[in-house]
Amino acid sequence: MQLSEHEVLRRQALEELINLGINPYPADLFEVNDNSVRIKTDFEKDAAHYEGRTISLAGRIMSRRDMGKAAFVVIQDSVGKIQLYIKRDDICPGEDKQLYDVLFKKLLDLGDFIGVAGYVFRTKTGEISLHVQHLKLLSKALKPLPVVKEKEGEVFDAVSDVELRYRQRYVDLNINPHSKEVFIQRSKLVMSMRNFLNSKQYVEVETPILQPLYGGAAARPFKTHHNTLDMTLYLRIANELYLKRLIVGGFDGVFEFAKDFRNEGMDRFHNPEFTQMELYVAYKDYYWMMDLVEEMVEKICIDLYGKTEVQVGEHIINFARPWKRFTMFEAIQHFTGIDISAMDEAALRATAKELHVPIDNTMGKGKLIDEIFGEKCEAQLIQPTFITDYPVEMSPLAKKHRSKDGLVERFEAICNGKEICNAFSELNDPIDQRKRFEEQLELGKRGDEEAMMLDEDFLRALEYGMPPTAGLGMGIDRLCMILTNSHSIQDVLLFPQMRPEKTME
RNA sequence: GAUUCCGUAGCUCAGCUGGUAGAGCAUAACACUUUUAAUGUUGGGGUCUUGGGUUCGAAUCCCAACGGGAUCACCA
Repeated sequence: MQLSEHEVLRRQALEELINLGINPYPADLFEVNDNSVRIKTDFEKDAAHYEGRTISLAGRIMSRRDMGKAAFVVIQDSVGKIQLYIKRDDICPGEDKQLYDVLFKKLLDLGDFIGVAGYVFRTKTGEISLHVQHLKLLSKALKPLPVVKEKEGEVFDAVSDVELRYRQRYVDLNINPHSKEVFIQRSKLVMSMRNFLNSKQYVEVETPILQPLYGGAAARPFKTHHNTLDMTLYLRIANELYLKRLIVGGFDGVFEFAKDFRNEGMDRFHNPEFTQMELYVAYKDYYWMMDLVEEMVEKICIDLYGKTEVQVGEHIINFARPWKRFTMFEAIQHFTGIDISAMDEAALRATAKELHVPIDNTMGKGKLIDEIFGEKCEAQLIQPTFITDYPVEMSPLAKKHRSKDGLVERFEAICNGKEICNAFSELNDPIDQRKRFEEQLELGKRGDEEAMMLDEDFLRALEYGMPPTAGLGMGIDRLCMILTNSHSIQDVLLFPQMRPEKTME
């Protein structure tokens, strides 16, 4: 591998360090007793508190301004940056000035980790800084980080190459504070949701990722093989059928933050592996679940931002309860002016054509309705909105509507023109469920690659009896995109799927 | 999978209708003991993603491959 000029120089520095008896990767612990952000806020509030105290910090050198026998260095720790003032005669009080003249001036580079100890003070220009009295190299960096400069909030030479940001996330996180912030928010989002569900006494569980039959959603799976059992296994596309088995088993409420895998196209809303939170609660229905979703998402938003509104692109989205609720028919009527609720297949087909909705002859009644909704309504729903009562054909795991023929008790929450969750009153009639699976098998035979498989064990479980249950699947990545105003799913995934890099030899 | 745009130094970018590569930062050397996009002086650094083609001559024009973005299709 061809080394760049920078890399050659850093390797030379590494050797010189070793020759000087300085371990560039020391094993002994460097004790840290504060961090960059806390120092700045605390010193601002109460400078006297820092009187006579020795503070030790560790971090990465991000910039340096060398001025002969003194220098200003900015280091970055996990929470932020702070300036150090390093004076030669302070870190080298005796005759031997090697630590400053050689180690600091010649052998330390941007990106190296150092540990420092000293006292906090304010410089002439007012910046709270650490006056360094002890300096130690903690880890040498052999590759240079891109240098991003900043003045009065304006950022210069920010890395704009998204490919580098996604492939080398470790670099991105170091040089792009916003990027790191997104992942901290994601962590808070998950924590907030988990706390909410825990507070309701639901049980967090783990179910198989490797499944002999994939089910619970309409999607193409990843297929793999188990050698010892000599059998085909699939990476789960959903965990729905396993969680419902647990409801059969007597849990009142179970949930799982699940990585699911779908072998389909990739774009700014889709990654082959993604995260869903699925929740099933016994003795509840989809109306109840709508209330819970509103309550949960509103709470998450407040936990993250202290308010219910977030800026998403050009819109301000408000998650305050209650959210708007439309049946699918009402939504279509609202956005097209056409009432399709009583239409038969032929009339629907004619309406779709009239509305310039692309359709084909294989589409049945349910699919036609779904297409019209998808084309004419979904993108226009910016504020969080529940769409309810879907055609039965699209929802083989949902319970038939208590009063509306041909529909199921299902809702999706749409926000910023995209689905963020999907829920239903779960189908718990084993006879009906078998029929629905059989219809799926028919679709599969006709070439629908996303048709569901018939899961005999799941049916057996239902035959033992499942209480009435409300179920929910919530796209964590999608929700995170909205709550962090991220344009692409890749911005909320630490390591989004990428094609292999050319060669790295 | 389709359409379209992009690929020049470690990073951010110039490079016109083809004439043999440029800046800022970073880096190296020297100076500077309160600077902050530090500063001053002087250097080094590029198979212009890869492979073909057109041409006397290609970073530039054409074709293909690879990688990335956007839009569309499938989907969450």
